[in-house]
Amino acid sequence: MIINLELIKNILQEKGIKPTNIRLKILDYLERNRVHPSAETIFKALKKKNPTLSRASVYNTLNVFNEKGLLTPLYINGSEAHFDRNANPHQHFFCKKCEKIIDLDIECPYFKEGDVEGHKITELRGYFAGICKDCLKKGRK
Amino acid sequence: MIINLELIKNILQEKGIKPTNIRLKILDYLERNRVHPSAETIFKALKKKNPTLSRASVYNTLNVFNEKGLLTPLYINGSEAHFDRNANPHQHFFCKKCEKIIDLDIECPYFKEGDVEGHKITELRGYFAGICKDCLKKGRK
DNA sequence: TTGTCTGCAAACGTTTTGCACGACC
DNA sequence: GGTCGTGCAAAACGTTTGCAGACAA
Repeated sequence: MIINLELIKNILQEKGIKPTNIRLKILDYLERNRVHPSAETIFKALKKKNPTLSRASVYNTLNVFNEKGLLTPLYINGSEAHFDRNANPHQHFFCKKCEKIIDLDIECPYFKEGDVEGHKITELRGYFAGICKDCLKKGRK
Repeated sequence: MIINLELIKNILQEKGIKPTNIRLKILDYLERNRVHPSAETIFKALKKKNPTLSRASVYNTLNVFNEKGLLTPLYINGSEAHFDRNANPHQHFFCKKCEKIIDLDIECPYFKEGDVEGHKITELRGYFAGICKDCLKKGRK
């Protein structure tokens, strides 16, 4: 138990989100499992200890978190959304082989806000793609 | 009629795709309408002149085109895919207000292939986001 | 008590699938 | 005649919604 519930509770209250039971559990899960889980993954994991939990509540909660800026949904390959608890700014890497999404702790070295062709650009949303460390290793064998 | 059917046919044959009627129509549509249409948009547009056309065929065709590298599906906001006929390399801009996807005719000025944290990076997939020209104009009024 | 949150089920939008028919070498 | 493409319907998948009951302030 590295992260305690009081801390999680504070995060929610700072954002003006009522710290209900399942919201605490979901945020706690996101804090512990920074692997960009999908809604289904979160649901299955928490369902074990909370048998009455419903998918709808997971989706509702994730939507609330998104609206309040606690997370960013990643739409990487068109199937389900993956949820990134965005504490520190970081980049994402998508392995084209195993389809894992991996955090890269690099600053985005290139992006500047500005105007291009008359449009006001405020964000670069994107990710790197390639072959991850593990898949490279397997390929060499 | 700027683009003629012979040209379209050649593109398909070069990629080893049998140039059937609806494949020609769909590629022709993509060539003419470079606004990243969704499958549904393509379906509705072509349905008018081809009443027997089915959604399944549109999806099938788009999948074939994707596999053969004729287009790139864009998953920008988690709803439907938008299809980008990738002729010239270019970047995309997503307007957070009107949700249009706009082509930017700029080279991607920053990306280099390479290794980061052990992963082999071969691609940057992403897009810029902000407020587009038109929405800026409206906002000023 | 009032409002908000939860769980269930049903609905939704997008995409895929199974199967039969048809076209083309 | 066999392969491949098409159309239809049904199913699959991820997600949202409506509603009723439960909970918390």
